[in-house]
Amino acid sequence: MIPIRIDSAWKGTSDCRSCGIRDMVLFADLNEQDFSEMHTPIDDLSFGAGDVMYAEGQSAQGLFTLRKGTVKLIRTTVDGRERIVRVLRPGDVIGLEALVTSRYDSEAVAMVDVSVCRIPLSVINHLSANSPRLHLRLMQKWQQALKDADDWLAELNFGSARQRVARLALKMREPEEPRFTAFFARDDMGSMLDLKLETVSREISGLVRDGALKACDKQGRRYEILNEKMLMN
Amino acid sequence: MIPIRIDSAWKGTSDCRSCGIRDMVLFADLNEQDFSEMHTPIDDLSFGAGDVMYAEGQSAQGLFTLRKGTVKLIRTTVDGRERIVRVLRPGDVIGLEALVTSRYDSEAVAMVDVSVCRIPLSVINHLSANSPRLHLRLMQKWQQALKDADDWLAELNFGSARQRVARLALKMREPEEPRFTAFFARDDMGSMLDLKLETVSREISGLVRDGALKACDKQGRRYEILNEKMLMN
DNA sequence: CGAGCGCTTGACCGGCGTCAACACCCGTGG
DNA sequence: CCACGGGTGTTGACGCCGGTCAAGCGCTCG
Repeated sequence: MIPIRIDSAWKGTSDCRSCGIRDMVLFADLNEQDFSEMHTPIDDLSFGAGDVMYAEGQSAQGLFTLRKGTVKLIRTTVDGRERIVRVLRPGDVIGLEALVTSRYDSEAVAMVDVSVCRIPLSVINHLSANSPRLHLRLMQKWQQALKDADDWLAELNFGSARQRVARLALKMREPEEPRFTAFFARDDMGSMLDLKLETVSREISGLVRDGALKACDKQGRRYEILNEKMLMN
Repeated sequence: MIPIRIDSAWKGTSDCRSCGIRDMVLFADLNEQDFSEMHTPIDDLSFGAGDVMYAEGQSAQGLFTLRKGTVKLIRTTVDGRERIVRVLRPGDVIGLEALVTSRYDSEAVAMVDVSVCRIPLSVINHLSANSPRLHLRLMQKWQQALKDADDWLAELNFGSARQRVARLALKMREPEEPRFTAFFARDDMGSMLDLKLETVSREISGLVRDGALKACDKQGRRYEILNEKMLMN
């Protein structure tokens, strides 16, 4: 059993007013008065690939906004197997549930090098009671998280192995370059799709053989989508 | 294709102050002033088994609190198959997402005769901006919904057919009589567990044969749990 | 009492899991 | 610079679990 490491590098204190992705995040609509009521600093942090941001059940001091990279949320089942319940991308909030329970419901692990800002619970709790603007944004983030969870179940955990891999390929297209799609380690993909890593590998090879995908690198992480129709069934 | 029916019976207007399950619901903490600010009536409605409460994508005027019965939330996949993404029980809120998008993300169908109260969006929107008490309750309902969704994925859609059926049996225990568990139509159970109805039937028969369950009725809807350990693996 | 629906059970088959060998990439150290 | 070793991805052989198709049974309700 690998011990859980809580590694992070402090990168300074955020000035949210000049945040590059502010229009996507919780604080998008805050005004100068709102900012002046924050009495605890927002820290910028970074994590390396594989670092555990927090563990399932751990008590929480804050939540995170993902600025760069991808993060997986993992539940461990009673019989000890790991299930990836969602993958978060820039703009998503990590650990929303901490607002209500002050604990994290799942484990969060950086899939690549990521940068996040950590918002103390006290800041959110104070502002959400006083700022209808933040209240609205919070509701939007909850709604998005719930929709993502339901989509994950309905799209990715249904149908044949081929269909699952194909839909994951469509779901993981790069936002700025939709011709390309970003895959993960094969056992991570298996844990997302409820398949064994060998089956994932076989289905990817099958899609390449059939001309739906083309490998861009030798590590099997980036593929070009040649035939979108074929992936949509 | 069976046409979608939107059937409901109006059962009068609610007085939330005297609601029997008020401590479980959104309005638990409201005070007299909050109630006085509601300018649209809360209606009591009932639906029969199989009735569609709303359709996926339909525009929403309100959300519902489930008072009695069980409701399934259904997503239809691109290839036309239906997936039950969650089952709601008394105290749960139905259609929370409407608060943000004014549309329902999934289809809601009564599994038995249910009674609900319908809360107009305008009431929630007005109060949530002005009442920190409702704000807190709302967040709790969002958190619960998201946790339920993740649990559903991690517990019920993982492992062998036997394990899935066993975990559903544990999940669907009657709150007041945990010795008993409530099952559903076999194809509904299949759609929850991503199994075919024949497989569900076989695994239930297997659990009965092995002495873990005992049928209480002849329709296969209610079983007694004889050996809890056997269901937990 | 009969029709129809839902549950159960059986036989068979295919897709996916299991186990294993191998290829390839990459970092390390000689 | 190359040899080595570990980690990860790929591919093959084989067996089993669960899907498919079909028949039969037992409710329930007309």
